Amino acid sequence: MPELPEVETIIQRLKHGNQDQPPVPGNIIQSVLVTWDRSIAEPDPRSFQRILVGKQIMDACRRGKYLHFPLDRGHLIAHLRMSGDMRMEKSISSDGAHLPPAEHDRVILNFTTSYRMAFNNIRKFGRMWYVEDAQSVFLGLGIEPLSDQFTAQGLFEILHTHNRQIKPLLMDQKLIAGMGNIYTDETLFRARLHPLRKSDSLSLQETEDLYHAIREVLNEGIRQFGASLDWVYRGGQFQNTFKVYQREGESCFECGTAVEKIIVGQRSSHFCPNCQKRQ
DNA sequence: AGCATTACCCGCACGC
DNA sequence: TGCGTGCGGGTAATGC
Repeated sequence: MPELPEVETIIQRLKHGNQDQPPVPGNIIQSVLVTWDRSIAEPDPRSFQRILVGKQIMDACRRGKYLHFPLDRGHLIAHLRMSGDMRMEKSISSDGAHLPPAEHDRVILNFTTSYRMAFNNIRKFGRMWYVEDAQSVFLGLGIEPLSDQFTAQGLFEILHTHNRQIKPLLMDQKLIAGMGNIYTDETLFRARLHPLRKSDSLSLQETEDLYHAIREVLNEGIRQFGASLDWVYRGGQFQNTFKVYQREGESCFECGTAVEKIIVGQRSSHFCPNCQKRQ
């Protein structure tokens, strides 16, 4: 479940907890289980396991699509890539038995309490880091699109310092951090922009429309707790709000034209050919 | 030369 | 049963 709104949903749940689970911050790591070595990006898996023992998790934050856990020393960082979840859960059953990892759990942090945090990653593309300096992982990441620092003027700068197809540009994490395939398609529909429009061809007015579309779509995604698709269900509802994504051949809600699907930058792209003219 | 774009890769589950 | 597809991103090759 991996674009900005989904990661934000996961982080909020981990940070604040709920009726079923306590917050993650405050917990101290007692032991670490790694069931798929390549899930550990840095350092090597054995060092990762050893170094984390005794570390206390101080907070749970998001940066782009990364989950960021500042520790009392150093930082634990995770990226889910194409699938997965981070769960806080009981590690011991009511009869005192230690619970085995769930299917596709790649890394498990056992806390000194009876809880654990599990990095679940079906497709094994996700990665975790332990680093002294979080910037070593986040270096080069683009601006947070929901931050006050992100402005329409700033977006205009980004668009006009490149001559690229608008869709891959919006998904470039080095420029804007957090947009993925779904939210970009939905954003471009709201802004009435064709995914192949060249970035530096956008007028100031089009840029402002795009700016507001980005913020509205991401905020709506967060409000709906993300989107749930196929077997990667997470309880989000944004999929019910899709205007174009996965609606190929269906009628545009605005004009009735059939939604089209094309490949842009190796990714499927859905748009209304009438509402989003290439010009 | 320096961008932008395309190709390929990485595990797995699912639908047709 | 087999094949195409995919809420991502890194690297390498190719194109302009």
